[in-house]
Amino acid sequence: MSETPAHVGEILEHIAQLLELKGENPFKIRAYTNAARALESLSEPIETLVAEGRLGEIEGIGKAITEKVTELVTTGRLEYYEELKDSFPEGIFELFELQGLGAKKIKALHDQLGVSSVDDLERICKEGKAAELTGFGEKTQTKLLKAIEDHRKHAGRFRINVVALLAEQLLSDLRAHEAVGQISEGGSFRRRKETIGDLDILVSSNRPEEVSGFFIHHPLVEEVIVHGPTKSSVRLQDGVQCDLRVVKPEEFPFALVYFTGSKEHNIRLRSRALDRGWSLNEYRFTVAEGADQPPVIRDEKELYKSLGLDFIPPELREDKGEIAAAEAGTLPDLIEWSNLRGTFHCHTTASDGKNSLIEMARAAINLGLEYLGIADHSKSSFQAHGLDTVRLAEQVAEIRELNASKEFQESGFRLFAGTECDILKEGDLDFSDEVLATLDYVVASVHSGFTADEKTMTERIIRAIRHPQITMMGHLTGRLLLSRDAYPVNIPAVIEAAAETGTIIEINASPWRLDMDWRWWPLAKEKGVKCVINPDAHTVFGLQDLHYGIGIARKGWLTKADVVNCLPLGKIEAVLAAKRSKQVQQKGILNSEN
DNA sequence: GCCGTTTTCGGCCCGACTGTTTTCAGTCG
Repeated sequence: MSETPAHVGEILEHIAQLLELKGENPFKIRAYTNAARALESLSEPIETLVAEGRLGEIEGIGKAITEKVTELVTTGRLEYYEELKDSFPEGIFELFELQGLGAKKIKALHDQLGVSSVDDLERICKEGKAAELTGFGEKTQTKLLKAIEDHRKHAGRFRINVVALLAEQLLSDLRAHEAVGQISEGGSFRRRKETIGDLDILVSSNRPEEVSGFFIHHPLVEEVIVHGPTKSSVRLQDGVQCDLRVVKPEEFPFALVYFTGSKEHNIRLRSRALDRGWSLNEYRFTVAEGADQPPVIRDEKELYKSLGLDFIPPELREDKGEIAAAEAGTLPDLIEWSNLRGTFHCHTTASDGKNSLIEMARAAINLGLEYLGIADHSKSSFQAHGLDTVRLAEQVAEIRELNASKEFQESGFRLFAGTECDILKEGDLDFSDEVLATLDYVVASVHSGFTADEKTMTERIIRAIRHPQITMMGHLTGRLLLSRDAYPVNIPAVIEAAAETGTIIEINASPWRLDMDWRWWPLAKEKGVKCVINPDAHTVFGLQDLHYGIGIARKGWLTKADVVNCLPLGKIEAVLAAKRSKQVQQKGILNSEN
């Protein structure tokens, strides 16, 4: 049985939770949590690491956990875990997801009232029994019932577009308040994670109560969870939790770093501070006796500088090597919105889009883009009204006509003709080579047969990637965030194949996808694979999703040199044609040798 | 359980808020 790293990580997380219930040493518990996280970000198959005995090289994984992971990966089972699990019911894990409920309270509920699931807890609370436990009371019981309701309603995370809309409104209203000095978003939203747990907002003010009061009475607020002078939490529309912190102006840079996170990044910063004899918290440096005085810190950049580091953009603050790079002065010059010149993979009313060709083109012009690639679905995606050969030819003709039109000629804008070509069951393509050759480029995507196993799916995708007409690989894993899991696919193997063949891999910028995942881009970049940021837009508004794609590219350490659609007209054409001409050249060489 | 220019023992981030307490434990980020 094969164990994916995520699965191994999940088991380590569960071990940590069970150890907590047993009241184990908190540092031992943390060791398991840290190890789980370390495994999440592996850039090669865990089986390889186990087979080559290199698990122990990963920071946070020592002798004991190496043995356990090895047992798990090689036998598909971990005796230690099975034994631990036997002392608690299966449903206990779900209880950890309830807000306000931690290991201590779960243990009390389990030991004294036999609570072993969320359903049990709901019954116990409704019967009024939870309030009778020591350490519990009426309020706790009411809060637990509310937490259960919230948990069922919206499992806790949100797609970035949902949070972005709320953030924009709240930040702009708070910014207009006269007691507000500096203001910024923080947390995973500022780091542009693919999904967001809650929205963090940080404000500097000398009148914190006024700001907090304004905040909890904002029209977007549906419920106040906690409300203090400097820290408040509310539930917004759509169920998004939003935390506001108010600090003094001189504390703002410290607080901004602290509340942007990630937690792991912050721990590294604290340890660097300690090396200099300074203790770093969310407000200031505290200087140890005999240590040098830290410089005055006016912004984040100066804070990083004081720790011997270049400024680290929020998207990189994930403890994935950014500290070392900042120390060495080798942080990449990350791609920015203004670098984008065009994009590919957009839909029109010809397939399942909601806007016409010309409407999409004009929206792209309004965004300041020089070119737009149209990639409507191919015929096998009949649910999306995919184009057959005839309709595709008509669309290509229409695109050529528009390009020759006075409007386009004068504005210097250009449409590229493409397709989002289905990768069929065996890795065959949905159009013949002759048809594909009439297009400027081809996006290849999987839209069916998601239940195949990893080996089959990987072979299927790699076969498509090896096809000379495939320019770029669309939404590699097919995931729909918070809704549908990725189909299984060996991503390092696909990256390898893309590197060999010169196939571009897409960052699908739709907030539902954000696929290929940012964690894989450093590997792809190392292998020389180029990226294309595509909105997969089905409406003119969908083009705006490119902003999320930029965030993900930045999280993946990508620069404008790594992203092909930063190239202007005049240069992008050669990139689209490169793979085909390489094949033609190779064929030519072969022919001349014959 | 992990880790090591304080290195094989003794650390491991720490402050705000809540609720049940009467001085603090639990949870969260």
